[in-house]
Amino acid sequence: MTKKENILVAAQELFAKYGYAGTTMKMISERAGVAAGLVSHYYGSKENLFMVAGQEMIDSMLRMLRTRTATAEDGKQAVGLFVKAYLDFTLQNQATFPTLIRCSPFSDDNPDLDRETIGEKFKLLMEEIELHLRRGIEDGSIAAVPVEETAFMIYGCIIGAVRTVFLTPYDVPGLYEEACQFVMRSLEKH
Amino acid sequence: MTKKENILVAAQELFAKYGYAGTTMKMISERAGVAAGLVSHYYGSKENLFMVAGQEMIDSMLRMLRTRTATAEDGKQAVGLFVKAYLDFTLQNQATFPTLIRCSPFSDDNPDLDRETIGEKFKLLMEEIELHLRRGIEDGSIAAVPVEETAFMIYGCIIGAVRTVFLTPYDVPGLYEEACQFVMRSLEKH
Amino acid sequence: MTKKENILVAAQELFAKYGYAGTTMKMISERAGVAAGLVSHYYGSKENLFMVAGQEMIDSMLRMLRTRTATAEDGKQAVGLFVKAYLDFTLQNQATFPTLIRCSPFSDDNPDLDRETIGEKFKLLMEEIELHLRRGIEDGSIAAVPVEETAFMIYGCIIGAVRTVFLTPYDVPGLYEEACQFVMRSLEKH
Amino acid sequence: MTKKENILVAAQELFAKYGYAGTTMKMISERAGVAAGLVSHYYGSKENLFMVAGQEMIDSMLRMLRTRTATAEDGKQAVGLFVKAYLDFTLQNQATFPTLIRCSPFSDDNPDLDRETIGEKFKLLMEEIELHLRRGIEDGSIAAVPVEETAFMIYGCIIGAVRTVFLTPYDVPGLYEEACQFVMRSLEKH
DNA sequence: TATGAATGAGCGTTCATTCAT
DNA sequence: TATGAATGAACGCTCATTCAT
Repeated sequence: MTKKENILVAAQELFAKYGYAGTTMKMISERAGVAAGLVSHYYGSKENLFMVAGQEMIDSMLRMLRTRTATAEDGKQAVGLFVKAYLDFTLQNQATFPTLIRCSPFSDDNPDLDRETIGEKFKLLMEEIELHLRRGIEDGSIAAVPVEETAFMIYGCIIGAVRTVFLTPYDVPGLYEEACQFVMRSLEKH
Repeated sequence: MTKKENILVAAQELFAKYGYAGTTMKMISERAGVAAGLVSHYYGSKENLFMVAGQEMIDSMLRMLRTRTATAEDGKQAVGLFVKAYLDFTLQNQATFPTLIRCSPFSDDNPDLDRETIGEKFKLLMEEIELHLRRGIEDGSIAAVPVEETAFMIYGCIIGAVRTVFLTPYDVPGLYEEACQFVMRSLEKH
Repeated sequence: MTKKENILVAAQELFAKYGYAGTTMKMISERAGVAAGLVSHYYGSKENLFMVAGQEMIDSMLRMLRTRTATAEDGKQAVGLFVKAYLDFTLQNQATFPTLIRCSPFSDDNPDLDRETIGEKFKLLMEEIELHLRRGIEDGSIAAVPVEETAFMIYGCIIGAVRTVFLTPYDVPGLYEEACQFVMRSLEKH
Repeated sequence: MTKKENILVAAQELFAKYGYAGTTMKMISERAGVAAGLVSHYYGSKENLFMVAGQEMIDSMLRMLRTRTATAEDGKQAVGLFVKAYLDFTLQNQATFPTLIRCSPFSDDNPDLDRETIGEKFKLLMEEIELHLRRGIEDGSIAAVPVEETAFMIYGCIIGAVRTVFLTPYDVPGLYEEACQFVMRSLEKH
């Protein structure tokens, strides 16, 4: 790994653990094993590094989500696969995923940060869900729900489950399982 | 209003708008129209002021939620009233509600803050939902769902909707309406 | 005791324990059981209170020293009684004596404080020793030592012993006893 | 001189002149000709800088004292050389020596400071005196005095003389000379 | 005499960023 | 590419003192 990559990984881990304000450029340079000045040299500012760290994560997550939902046989199954894949991703990247939480437009961390670029990426996420919903409504596997609002609600469910697991002190084993079924139940036809 | 109360309201508004790190004691004292030292004098530290600001909000919200759900005729209706009342509260306190978001155990703002006391209050919230769910399962208005996990999922839905409205740049009119129905659908019997 | 006296005693105890900078007006008012403003009201400023606290102590010490040395039969015995009485006084006022240490011109606590008035009082102390020395040289009980310098050295010995006992972590039982004899030996004729 | 050394010297001079509380980090950075943040950067905290400043001084004093007493022909002469060398050191470092006074365990400056490390160094000083005393008692040049207590008294005499010269407004020419003789007289056999 | 709310200057410290090497 | 010494603005907080009551 190059020093530049070392810095990015160190940043993803530290922002995940200590938040934006709680992470200093010095902490990042130390964990990356480089001089203090190099972090600014490569990434310009702390804010920019934070955003690059988040973008890199959302990009690889989007790729994975598209792969995992490609095999779905109908819209409902696609939604199910999406939710499952998303939750899996958080568990496979436990040490760094909270950085994406803090970077997302749903974060309450630092309202001053310019989340525009990353906000567009999250919009793609939502549109992915909408795609699956429309397919499901057409192929009859999903009830006739309002597409945009329901996409937001599905993503909202994911947010709620992920935050419970990653941020709160509450221990709710089986929450991820139930999250999948909760979403599925809300799409069912009667 | 006393100066002490002025400070608390100013804090609730500023923490809501700029986050914990983005709000300075000086900003609070200026908005409250008092000398800088008085904020520390009354509330000890910035962290403590933040927690008091959050506690005051969760307390009044809990009172309101209990009143609003008291008239429910069955468990399902109680859950519906709960969600509706919660969302109404956020709209009636638009300028200050994000402080509660940042104070909650679901916040990603500052992982170092001691949210224990306020965490207990949020636990009560969850238990309130569980109560309604159990009632609904007993009286037959709600399907046989796992109580604890579903309570977390319902609160997770609320979190997702509230964060979308208060924190993201996305404009999704009718999201709150859909949130209620989304939750209701997931509780339906088949 | 009046509130004014309460304040003085509280000040003497707290300055003794925490030093000048380490003692706040609030601490004094709390220990005295009075409102914060009353301390300034009676004693003007913190510095002045500190000086008054010291003066009150040195006055009562001077009175005691004169009484205790009045019965001496010769100069040497007077010096011995002086040293003994001084050391006794420190032990009888353990909780407050360090305030006198910090107030004295030999203190290293705060070089900005105006110790003029209290400095005069300490000069009287030295002159008291000189008196006994002159008497001893005349009556033959003491060697022909230089009076002023020796007076300072005798007081210096007292300072050294008192500081060892009150300020350092060293435990030297019998130091006060030895201090008396050390001084006596240095005055002996050969 | 490096900026780091500049800071240490500036600190030694300012702590000497204004005491611990009376010296601010800003004063130190200004006298050293560096930015405010650099002082904390190199020395961590004000307290730590104070201790490092004192340690550096006591270390160089200890080295000098051992050199100067090495040539003594008997125990009594060694004690004499020790006292003389100590007093000389204070005069050769007039601008900085009071920092050592304030740093020592005999200081009344700030009872909260952790003087443990420097206290150990001062213990070595006392043990040095004890060494010379034992030698003197064995070789017959010194009377049979209690070693530990007498060592403390000798150091106490030094403290008294040094404080008179450095801290009080009193002018006693010849005090250092007399201090040497005062100590010597108290060790004499009869 | 007595209160305690209120002030505001000044403190030690942190940290993103710059820049000569 | 890489270093790390150096900057300086901004922070949270303390506390002697004032003053209306």
